[in-house]
Amino acid sequence: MSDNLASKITDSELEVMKLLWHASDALPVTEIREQLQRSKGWEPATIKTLISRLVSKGVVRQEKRNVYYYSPVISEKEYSSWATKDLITRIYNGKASDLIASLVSSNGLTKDDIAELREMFKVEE
Amino acid sequence: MSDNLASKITDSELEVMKLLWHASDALPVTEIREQLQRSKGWEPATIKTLISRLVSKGVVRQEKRNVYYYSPVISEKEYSSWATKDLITRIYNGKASDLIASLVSSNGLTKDDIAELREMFKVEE
DNA sequence: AAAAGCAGTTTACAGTTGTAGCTTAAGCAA
DNA sequence: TTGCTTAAGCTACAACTGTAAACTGCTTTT
Repeated sequence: MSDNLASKITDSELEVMKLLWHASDALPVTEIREQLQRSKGWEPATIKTLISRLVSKGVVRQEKRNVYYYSPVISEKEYSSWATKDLITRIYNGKASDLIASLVSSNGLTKDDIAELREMFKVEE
Repeated sequence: MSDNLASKITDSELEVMKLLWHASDALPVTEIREQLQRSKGWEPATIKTLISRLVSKGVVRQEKRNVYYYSPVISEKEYSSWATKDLITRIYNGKASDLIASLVSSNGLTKDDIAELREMFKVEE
């Protein structure tokens, strides 16, 4: 995913992306609207603006059926790993382990997190 | 660190913060300017604007001597752990271990990182 | 067919950010 | 002291963001 695409997903737009990511299929504006209106209290116009911007940015695709259906061009995984690497670049001098060290030292990890991580980094074989 | 402070440090401003964080003491504008002019190619006016904004935001303190000296109010560690938690909240549903899992699965970790992490999460005692 | 409703498009508007110039006042050099 | 240099403060301005209204044309209802 190029820097040009992901870097431009703003906070509000991200809410729309999340919805699309969690949908199993392309969604018409009606459904997007219904959910975001409830969860975010946004006006229909606002939601339409956000969708349009995402389409211009190339991260959401629209297909014309009776009415437009929208689906994400980039996956949630792609986006989040991009965002994570971006954070590491910007504030941890590119060292991923510094990020994790920071999490550890700032108590950013729950007991469960730590248990999972022990599992994850257990020396296997 | 309140949300109001850290969330408002922008990318450009962050460059100024980094400089102040790495300085052992408060710095006069001249020194800040000299370094950022070289490393970033920014005009003096730009640098002054960024410093002023950081002061308004309360993340940089100024003390009047002959001339103003600037120093960070929040530490780099505070900031980076805040930014990390913010990322986890925004895109990993609050689960720190999901962030790390994402790093692992997207090959965001070098061999060295992994070695360090094994060490870090080794079951001790 | 006339009216109503709504998808899609265009326009709006204030706040933030990146980037920088202009003005004013004070210290230093001549 | 008289002007030059520059710190500090104020102003600028376009792009991006959050938020939304207005308009336009098609579909559906009466």
